[in-house]
Amino acid sequence: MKLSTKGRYGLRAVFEIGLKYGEEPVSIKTISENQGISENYLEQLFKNLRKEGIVKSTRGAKGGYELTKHPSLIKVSDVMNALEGSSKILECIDDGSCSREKYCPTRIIWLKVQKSIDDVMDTTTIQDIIDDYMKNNTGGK
Amino acid sequence: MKLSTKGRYGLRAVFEIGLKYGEEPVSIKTISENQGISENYLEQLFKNLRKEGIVKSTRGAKGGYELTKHPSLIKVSDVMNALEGSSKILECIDDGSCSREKYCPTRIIWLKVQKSIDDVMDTTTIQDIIDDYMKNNTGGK
DNA sequence: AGAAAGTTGAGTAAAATACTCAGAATTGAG
DNA sequence: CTCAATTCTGAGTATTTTACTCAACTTTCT
Ligand code: FES
Ligand code: FES
Repeated sequence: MKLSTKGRYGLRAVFEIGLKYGEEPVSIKTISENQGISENYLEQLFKNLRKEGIVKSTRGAKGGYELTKHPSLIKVSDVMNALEGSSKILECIDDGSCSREKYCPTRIIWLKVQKSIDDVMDTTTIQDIIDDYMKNNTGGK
Repeated sequence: MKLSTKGRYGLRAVFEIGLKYGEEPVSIKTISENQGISENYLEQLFKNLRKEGIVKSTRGAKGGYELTKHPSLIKVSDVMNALEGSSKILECIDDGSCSREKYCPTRIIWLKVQKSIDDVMDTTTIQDIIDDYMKNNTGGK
C-alpha cells in the first residue's frame, strides 16, 4: 500500500503555491527548481489539480498557478482526490460494489483503516502544512 | 494508494484458518473454495505467511495450514507485513531515508496518516475479526 | 514581435501486481 | 507399500499502474 509520487509530489507543489497565496502566481519552472520535480511531470499533475478546481492558471509571461481558495480551505484530501483519483484503499469499500460485502469478514477492518486515513486527510489543510513549515523554519533557532 | 490483493486475499485466508484454530489444519483447496481465490495464488501467499511464522503447515493427506499462535495474538499488521513486505505508505517515512527529511513540508502529514493506519492494524487481531464475523452471522436472526 | 508561460494529447519505459505452472517432496490412509 | 492428498518452490508471464517524456499549440505580457 504505497502512496504514489502523484500524491507526494502534488502536495509539495500545492504547498509551494500556497506559500505565495495572495501574492503572485508561481510557475511550473519555479516549483520544479524548488522541489526537484520534472517540469514535464508537474504539467500532468497540474492538469488534474486545475480540473478539480484546486488551482487556477494565468498564461503568458509572469503567469503561473495560484490556489483558487485560501489555503485553510483546501484539505489534503482534496488534493489527493484530484491527483490519485480517489483516496480509497480499495474498491469494495463503497457500499454495493462487492458481492461479498454482506458476509465479508475483513470488510470492517478496511472500513476502519479507511476512516482513520480520511480523518487525518480531511482535517488537515494546506494552511496547516504552511504553519507547520513556518514554525520549524523560523521559530526554532 | 491501493491495498493489493495480497493483503486483502491474505487476510481473508488467515481468517479462514483462524476459524479452525485448535481443531484441524485447513487446506489450500478449502480456502480456495470458501473464499474464491485461486489455489496457485494462495500457495504464493502462504509461502510468505509461513516464512514470517504466522502459519505452520502439515504436508500430506489431511494436511493444511494452522495458525502458529492463538488468533488473539496475531495482529492484522503482522499479516500485512508478511504479505506486503511492509505497511509503510512511503519510504521517506523512516528517519534518515530521505534527503529532504529535515525541511520537507509534507512529511508530517504522511507520518500522521501512517500512524493512524498503524493504530488500527496494530490493535486489531484475527480474533477480533472472528468475533465480529460470529456476531453478524449468528446473533442476528 | 517575441519570450514566457500554460494546455493538451499521445506516447513510452520501467516497475509492480496478480497471477499460472510444473514438478518435487512429504505424509497419512488403506 | 503404495497411492492420493497436500505442501513446497522456483520460474515464468500477462496485465496494469506508475512515472514519466515530448511536441505542438495557445495565451498573455512587455
Ligand atoms: S467487501 Fe469486498 S471482499 Fe470484502
Ligand atoms: S520526507 Fe522525503 S520528500 Fe518529504
